[in-house]
Amino acid sequence: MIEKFILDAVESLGVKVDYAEVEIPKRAGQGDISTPVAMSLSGKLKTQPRKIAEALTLALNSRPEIKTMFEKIEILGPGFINFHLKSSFLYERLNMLYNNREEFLRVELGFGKKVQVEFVSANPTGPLHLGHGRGAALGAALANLLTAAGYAVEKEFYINDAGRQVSLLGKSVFSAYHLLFNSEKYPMPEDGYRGDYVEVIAKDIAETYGDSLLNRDFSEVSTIFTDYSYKKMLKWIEDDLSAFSVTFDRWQSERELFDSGTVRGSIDLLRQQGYIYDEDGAVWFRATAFGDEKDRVIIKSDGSYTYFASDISYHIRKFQRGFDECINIWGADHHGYIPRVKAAIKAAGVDDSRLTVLLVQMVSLLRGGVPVQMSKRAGEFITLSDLMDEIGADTARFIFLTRRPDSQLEFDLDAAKAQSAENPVFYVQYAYARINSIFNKANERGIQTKSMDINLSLLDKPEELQIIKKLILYPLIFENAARAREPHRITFYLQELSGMFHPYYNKYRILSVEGTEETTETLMLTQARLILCESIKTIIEAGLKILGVTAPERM
RNA sequence: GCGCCUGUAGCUCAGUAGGAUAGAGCAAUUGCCUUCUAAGCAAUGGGCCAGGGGUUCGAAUCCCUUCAGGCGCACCA
Repeated sequence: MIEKFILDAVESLGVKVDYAEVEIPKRAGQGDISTPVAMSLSGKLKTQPRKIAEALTLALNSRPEIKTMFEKIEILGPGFINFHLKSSFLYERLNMLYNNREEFLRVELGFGKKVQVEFVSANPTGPLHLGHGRGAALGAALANLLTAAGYAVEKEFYINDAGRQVSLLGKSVFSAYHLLFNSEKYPMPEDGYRGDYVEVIAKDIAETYGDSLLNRDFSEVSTIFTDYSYKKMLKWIEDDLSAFSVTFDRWQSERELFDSGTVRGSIDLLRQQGYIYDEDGAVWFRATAFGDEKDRVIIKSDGSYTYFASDISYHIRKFQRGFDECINIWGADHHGYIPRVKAAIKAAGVDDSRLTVLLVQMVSLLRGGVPVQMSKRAGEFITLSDLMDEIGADTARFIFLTRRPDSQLEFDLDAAKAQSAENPVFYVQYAYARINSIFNKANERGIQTKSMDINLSLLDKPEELQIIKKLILYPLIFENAARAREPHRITFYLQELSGMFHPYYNKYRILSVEGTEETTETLMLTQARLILCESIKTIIEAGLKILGVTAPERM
């Protein structure tokens, strides 16, 4: 809004710019909002920044809206234009937040555009690890964020249930099954899956079938072992995710893509376009035509498909299903895969800017200051489920969302546990619970805030004005987070807001001291402060909901 | 060797499309509970933003380069 005013003012000087920088100054005395446009313009206009700033201020002051919003506009330093908000404007916004929160919280960026967020998509061959947890936290938060910003979002999990990996799981379970009966006829494959869960599945099968499958060849019983195992695994994955408050709208099976002929269809499509050729007994996709560094095999010389074959088809189909934009969340170790997938959709005539791949970097663990070695082969690793048992889902989720996805995350288990009393997530939740508790007290005393004529201008303490400013900033933070696809901005905002509430709570009383005489004056102040608290609660609740962290009524 | 990501306080990390004097939490020290939840508050210390060049009114942020760490470079997924 303010940006538009500035742009208009700039235009009145006869220059056009694409956007005006608007910032929140860090220091007191520099206003509530500021812009450095005068400085960036000085080169173009060949005029001193201060002169430009003066001209802009003049233009701005001539608008009536400016007069109602701002106390004053001043020029400071080399040419910063600083805006000081009128407190009446603050009260007006606060009133809107309190009385019409939907309207206040509404941010319309998506206009119903269809977006798919595909995330986790872990192979159903083992439990979810911490990297998956990070991806899950990000994906779910991003989906919440975009939904709240007006996009039609679908969350999808892609199941790699075809191919070598699930078959290898089946073989590993087959081997474990033999061991249960002290048979060594079927040793564990070289690169097989170890770990307790393989045994657990084997026992399941042994319960159903007894030893009747012992003297069979794997090829005869592969369906039993492979299918049962990965489905069981998938169930566990779903349970873990659900314990982590992560749900999906759709689970897309890779097998289904093969069985329904979708994969074949996509390959035919690309063949017609001339991007498929045969060489050395294999079938290749001409990825180099679209910027990838080499062409890629999609059908191996032994006739089997590569993972990439179904992936091509999967991604092409996403866009055929009508999504305007698709967001994939991948582990950073897959980054080399991006050019070929983008190449595939480009070959199908889809603008590749409609596919966004967000990479989450690796998660490493620290216990007692020492890195925890994780070896999948030896079956030694801390799973997402272990982590939740150890530090709780909320804490895990909050910590994942307190880091930028593209920085490596070092998870110090001792710190996360030892900190548990002073954990950032509790700090925010505590603010929420505290406010709730105030309202319980207020109810006991029969204090109402529903009457319409509450005088918000009683909120005139510096702390109160600061909190109101922070509150009315939320839609902007939210919008920027959605635009940048960075939920972690919400996390930081919530910590800052809570960091304003707790000191305020400590310094001032919301309710008057019990036993003192209640006058009209004290009652009105109490009511005004209750409205402030209610508004803080609303914003914390909205923010935590985006993050997928619970907002406890009591702690 | 090539490509991608990262390097900010003792530790874990923010830093909003280049802006004003660099931010938070943890850890450390000292205070504050007969009053709305002490999972809280107040106060103190802590920095050549990895190094070096450049771009400009202005750089943690953009470009080049060096160093360090991580991850990729299959007819594996």
